Amino acid sequence: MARNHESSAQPLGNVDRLVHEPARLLILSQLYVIDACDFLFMQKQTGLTKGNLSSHLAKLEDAGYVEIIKEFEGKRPRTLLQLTPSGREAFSTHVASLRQWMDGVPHSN
Amino acid sequence: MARNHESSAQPLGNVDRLVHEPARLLILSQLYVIDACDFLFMQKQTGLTKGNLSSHLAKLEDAGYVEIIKEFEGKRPRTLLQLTPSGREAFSTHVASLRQWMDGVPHSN
DNA sequence: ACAAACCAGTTTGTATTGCAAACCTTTTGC
DNA sequence: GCAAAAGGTTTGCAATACAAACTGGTTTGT
Repeated sequence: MARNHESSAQPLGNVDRLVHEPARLLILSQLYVIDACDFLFMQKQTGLTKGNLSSHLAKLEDAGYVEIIKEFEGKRPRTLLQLTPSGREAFSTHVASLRQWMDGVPHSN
Repeated sequence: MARNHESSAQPLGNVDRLVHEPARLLILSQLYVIDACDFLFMQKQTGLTKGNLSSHLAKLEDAGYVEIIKEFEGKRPRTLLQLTPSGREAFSTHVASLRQWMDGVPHSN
């Protein structure tokens, strides 16, 4: 066991940090609804810089959460992004546990 | 401007990373409800190691989000943790924007 | 009375990140 | 033909997050 006390098994203790990162939450939530888009569209939606977006995508790809499809649109390269089933599940699981956690947090309105 | 495209002003783009970190979300959410407790109780609740908890608390203290009160319980030292008004607000704001963001994410049940 | 074990944390070291600036390759404007 | 732009990727660095090692004191065992 990695912890030296018994924890009360908070849902947040086990979050997938790969998904939890705000930039990636943004990316995944876009793909979750639109299912596929290209690099530039994603950049506009998220407001990330190219470099930043590029490396987050690489991470998501390594994790098997998004598929990065490179094709040519006429003569210019184009990068298509698509959520994999595994990515869809990871995101949905994450959101579900966030929701669940938040149900335990009292509202302030 | 830091971004090179106009973003669609996603609520998640501006999250307070200090609050967003899972370990700290755990800590803050505990304090949000119970308002004050000691170090060991917090360790049990969160399941964090001492070192880890200690440094997260230091960060929260630096940010002015929690107050760390050291006192003696008889002969042994004791560390009391308490949410500051500013911490209460930061947490509640964060949760509110999470909630808002999640309202845009379709359910999967 | 002395040492070993324990308690309540803090500091340190390391490995991983998140980020933007610099870079690369192709393409378009003139 | 050549400069600027499009569409990304790689690099460099500052900021984490984490557990192991440490600190300063207290209690227990003998």
